[in-house]
Amino acid sequence: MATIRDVAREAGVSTATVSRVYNGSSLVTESTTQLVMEVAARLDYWPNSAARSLITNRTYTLGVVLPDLFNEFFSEIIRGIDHAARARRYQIILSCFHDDSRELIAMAKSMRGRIDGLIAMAPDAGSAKVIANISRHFPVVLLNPGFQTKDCSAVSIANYDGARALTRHLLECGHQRIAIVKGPARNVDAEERLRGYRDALSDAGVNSDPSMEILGDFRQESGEQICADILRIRPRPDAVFATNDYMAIGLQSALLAHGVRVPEDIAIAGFDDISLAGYVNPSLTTVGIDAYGLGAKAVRRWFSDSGAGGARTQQEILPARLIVRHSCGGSRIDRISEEHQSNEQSGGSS
Amino acid sequence: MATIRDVAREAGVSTATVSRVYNGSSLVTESTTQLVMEVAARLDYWPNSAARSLITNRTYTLGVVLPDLFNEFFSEIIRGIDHAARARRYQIILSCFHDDSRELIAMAKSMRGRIDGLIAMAPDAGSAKVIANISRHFPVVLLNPGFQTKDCSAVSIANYDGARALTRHLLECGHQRIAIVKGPARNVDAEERLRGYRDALSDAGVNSDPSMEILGDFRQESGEQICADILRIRPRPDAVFATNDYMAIGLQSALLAHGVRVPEDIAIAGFDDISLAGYVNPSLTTVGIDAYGLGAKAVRRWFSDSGAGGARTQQEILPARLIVRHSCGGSRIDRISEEHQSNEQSGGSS
DNA sequence: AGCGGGGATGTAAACGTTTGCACAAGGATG
DNA sequence: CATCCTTGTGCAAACGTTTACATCCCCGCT
Repeated sequence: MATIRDVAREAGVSTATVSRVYNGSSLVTESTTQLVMEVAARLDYWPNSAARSLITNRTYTLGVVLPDLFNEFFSEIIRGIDHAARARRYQIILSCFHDDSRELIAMAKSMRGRIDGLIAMAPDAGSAKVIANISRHFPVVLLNPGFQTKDCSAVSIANYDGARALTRHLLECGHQRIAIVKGPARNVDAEERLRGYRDALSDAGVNSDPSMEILGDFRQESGEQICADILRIRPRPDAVFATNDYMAIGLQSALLAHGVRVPEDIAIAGFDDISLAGYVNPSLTTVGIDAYGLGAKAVRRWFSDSGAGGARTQQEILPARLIVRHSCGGSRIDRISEEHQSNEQSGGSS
Repeated sequence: MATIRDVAREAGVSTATVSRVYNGSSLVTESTTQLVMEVAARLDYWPNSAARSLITNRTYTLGVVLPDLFNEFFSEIIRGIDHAARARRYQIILSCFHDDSRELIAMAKSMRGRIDGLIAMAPDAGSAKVIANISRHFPVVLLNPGFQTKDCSAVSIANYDGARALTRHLLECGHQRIAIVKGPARNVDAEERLRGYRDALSDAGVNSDPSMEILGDFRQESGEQICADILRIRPRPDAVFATNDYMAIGLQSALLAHGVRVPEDIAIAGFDDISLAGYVNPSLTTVGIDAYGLGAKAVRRWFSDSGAGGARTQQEILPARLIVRHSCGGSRIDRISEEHQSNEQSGGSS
């Protein structure tokens, strides 16, 4: 592989000149530039970014660390991150982790020297110290942290508000016994959605009932499997809030297969507004969140933080939006958390 | 930020020793190791991977370049790549591109020095020369190339076989006038699926009819919009093969909304077997492909190629599987392309 | 006691860039 | 004509590691 020295020798100039050509320095004569470019093309010279970033201390790369859950929600986040990063000519290096905050810091360490900063979804509140440590090495922006932190900026989805508004909507539709299908334990989104549900119930003077809280894992199979559990509850619930759309759709499908009518016998609501939520039958009442926007905003936040005098401790919340379709009766489309609505371009996920 | 020199000085040893500790050299005394680790922890020393890979010429990172289409198909591919890479302790650096093979080479260039190899989905046949050039710099494995190449290995999905088998199934169900909703122009998967459809028709002695070939873009909105076009065709088709599930579900939903019965009036079939295909109503007959396996296998292929005496020109095809559900009538579940079935672990996507 | 060998550590040269500084040449200025 | 900028280029020192080679020390053998 040709190096900058080969190009320099072949072109009869110094490596400094070649470097200047590649960095668009204005100090190089037109004819020298031409010559260097020509030789570089002939030698098929590709600059080595590792060497470059070793000396400049810039990598033009962002690390991205997400949980190992690949559904449409995550692919949209990544898409948002990728687009926003590309707009600034940054690349992203992606890693997924399972649970552990030890694993998180190992990943951050292994990225040292190859990234300028990190966009991460923290596993749980226990990782706060780890995050603090990492952000001493480079700027970090957290996605949906389940905890308060003064060590870095964060961008969140209004999980709590969304779940609460959705539950309130179910109550307003006249449902009394509302069950919930929770997400995986220790998952921050899952916890916040559960909290919103409970608070909406207690606001309405309804006691939350542990037997109405069923554990799921955010995959549609789990929604399907849970059907039996739902039908076993006595007295039978008249509505179920599945904390994501995949589970809601799995559950709805299983209920219909058991001859239970939706929404007449049992109403179903989901969360996320995945692209197919409007296309199932009955179409799914859910809470729309802007996963693309979440990713994109995190990246923009990172750039603001990294600029001169960046705050580095900004906390933003993206609004969630109640989307009323047919799986609960009703047809109202409503917006919540408008007060948090930003005026930035959302970038337009589907 | 502490460097290896700081640690060495503070511990009263040479940088070589610190380096040896970090690389697990057996030549270091237990007590020295202890000391170095302790100092490193105290100084919060994180080794710089750029410097490391500059001298070792290894990055333990794979580049991944995919089209900018983020649906479940792509997120599964990425998941497969990530898992297989992580199993070898490799990281991935992800980039998406739009169309251009110029963009593809620009990305590959910008990754020089930061990756050991590349997993890429080539934009179109025109990029063959670009691929050849890139693979002179590091090993490349292509996903679903639309062209023959002797410059690198490739792993493909049996798009053609799958589409052909599906079309044959529609014919066997008694459908005569089968329309197709194509994918985006110049998309390799889309082209292969179209080819399979046409060949199945001509095998059956049916002329393919240009007015029955409608352009889509792989998104469910496009399936919905196309509904009107379908209903305008005279005589009306009695089956529609939408070349991915998103479009199929969008179309099905729109047809139902127009009072057209599925499958009685018009049968619908899709492609990909996304996780929700079995949960819509009627459930979708489709072709199952293992996107997770595609990504994982590409990575494993890369590792075989990079080993001593790696072939670097292996071509593999992953089988597609006809999945008969209710959107076309019938209920048979069938496997095709068994002859291509590999005996490797598929890795188990959902 | 002398010698050889091997185990632990240090020295210093790489890896491929960027960039501060020096320098040469030429043109403008006094 | 001497001086001073300006412009283009080269020299060489960094950046933070790894690793071949040298060195030193200690132990066991003859």
